[in-house]
Amino acid sequence: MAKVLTPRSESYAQWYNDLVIKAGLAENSAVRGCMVIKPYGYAIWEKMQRVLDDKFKETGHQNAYFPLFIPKSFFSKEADHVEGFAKECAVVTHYRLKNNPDGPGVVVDPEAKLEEEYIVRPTSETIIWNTYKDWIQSYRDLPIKINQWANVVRWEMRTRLFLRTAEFLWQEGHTAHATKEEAIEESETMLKVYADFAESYMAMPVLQGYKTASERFAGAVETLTIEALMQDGKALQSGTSHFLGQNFAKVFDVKYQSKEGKEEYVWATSWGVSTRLMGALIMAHSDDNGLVLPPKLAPIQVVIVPIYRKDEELKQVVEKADEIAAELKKLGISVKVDDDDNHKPGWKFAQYELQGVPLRIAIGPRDIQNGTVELARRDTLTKEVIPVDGIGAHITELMDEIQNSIYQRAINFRKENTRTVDTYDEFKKVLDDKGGFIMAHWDGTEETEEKIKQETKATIRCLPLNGPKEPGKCMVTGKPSERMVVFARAY
RNA sequence: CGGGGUAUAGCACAGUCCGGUUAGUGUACCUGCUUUGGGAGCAGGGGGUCGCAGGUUCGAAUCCUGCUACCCCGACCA
Repeated sequence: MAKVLTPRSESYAQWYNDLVIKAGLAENSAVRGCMVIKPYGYAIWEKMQRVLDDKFKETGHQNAYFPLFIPKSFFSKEADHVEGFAKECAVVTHYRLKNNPDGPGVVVDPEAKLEEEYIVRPTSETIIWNTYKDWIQSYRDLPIKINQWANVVRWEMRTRLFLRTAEFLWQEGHTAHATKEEAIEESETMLKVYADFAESYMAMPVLQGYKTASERFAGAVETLTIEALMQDGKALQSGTSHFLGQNFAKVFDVKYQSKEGKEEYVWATSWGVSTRLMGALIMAHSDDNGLVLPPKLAPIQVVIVPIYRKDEELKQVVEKADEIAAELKKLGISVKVDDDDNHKPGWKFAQYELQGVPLRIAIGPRDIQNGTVELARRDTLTKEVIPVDGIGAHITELMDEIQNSIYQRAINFRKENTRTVDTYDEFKKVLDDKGGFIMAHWDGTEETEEKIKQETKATIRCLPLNGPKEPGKCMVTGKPSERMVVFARAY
């Protein structure tokens, strides 16, 4: 079989790129750093969105929408926030074009310069907190729990499809609370929502934990993260939830009057996941034949490929295929019958493997006679011949099994690639030879963290919520360490 | 932003060094026939401002100058 993807062993990065393009997920656009998300890729994103959106609503959030543009002055209020985002902002300076007086085309009309520039949002804390100021007077107005589905722009130097693009799609939750405790609880709740989504739907195990000060979101008091391990041993930050303290309330002057009549600043959180999750999904499960999708997020869960020689056979086979499809659809399974005559079965088999369809049914004249179908699993690439009778129950069960099986595989991979080290030499050796998550003691200082980053390119991914808490000695300085933290090279 | 590279059909490339028929190959596309249980075969066909702008020349994809875009490696980042 002709391989259309660069094998992972040859170049993981090239494999990733090939896969995204060949599976029809996305492609580079005419705009630098911005991708076109193609229908199949967008269908997967839509499935993610639906599940997440339901979870947000179950946890008491509502959707709303705020402007794409943020006045420059809003942006400059929170010092850390400016520091974090200033270097990657797209800025709108004019509002009109005119015909080029010196030749063809159009030019920016210099007379249409804006009094105050607009920033294209890299994140929406500032415009939202400026709005919340008008919405909040009393403790009765709290909490406010809003989510927004939007696009944001961060002018990145180097981009990669889904993993880092100049424009990306995401959701950002922004909540306002009367108490610190309530805000912290909110940020923890939403991290759990993300972790549960990653594990139960994406079949991707994640570490939950706190970011160190240097890795924290610009303007946050505390950043919680979910960190996933990719097949090449690099970590991918897959979602973050921030406790923002009163930082934004103070700079936007958002106060409420408490039951006791006292004026207090409001406490804040924000949290988000982006189309980067698509990259995570791809790198968590896929192989050299293409995408491997968990059934719960697959736009097509079962594809039926008819096999035939003559027109009469085609008619018979498609009739049976439609029958099976109808039965499966009744069970809530998304099915595609591919009766396209332009491609031979072999081509279709390869194509659906490339696109990660979890189950494939082939049905031909032989099956019609025997009352059977051939059923192929994408995750294991195994095939079995099963009776048509009871196929609905069989497939329902099998989809659960696939969902579990790829999750287990990912858990095992992470287990095998999570190592504990005591010395810096050992640390460097493991990092270069194996990669993966490395648990090690760290003295808690930014200097040591920075030194390790400079020397090894590894960063502290998180201080895990569920990790061991025994004290020890820092692997670099030998100074006392409260606990081990998780290091990795990351995307 | 620094270092390196590339730009020729939808896509992947050859041709450029050493200027010279109608710019070629694979794939994809269209038509027809034969095929269809792991990426089919044959025949015919359509598709090109050779990145852009100048220059040299009888003649430029090819030589010269300038520009632009993209890719890779670094620094920056979800």
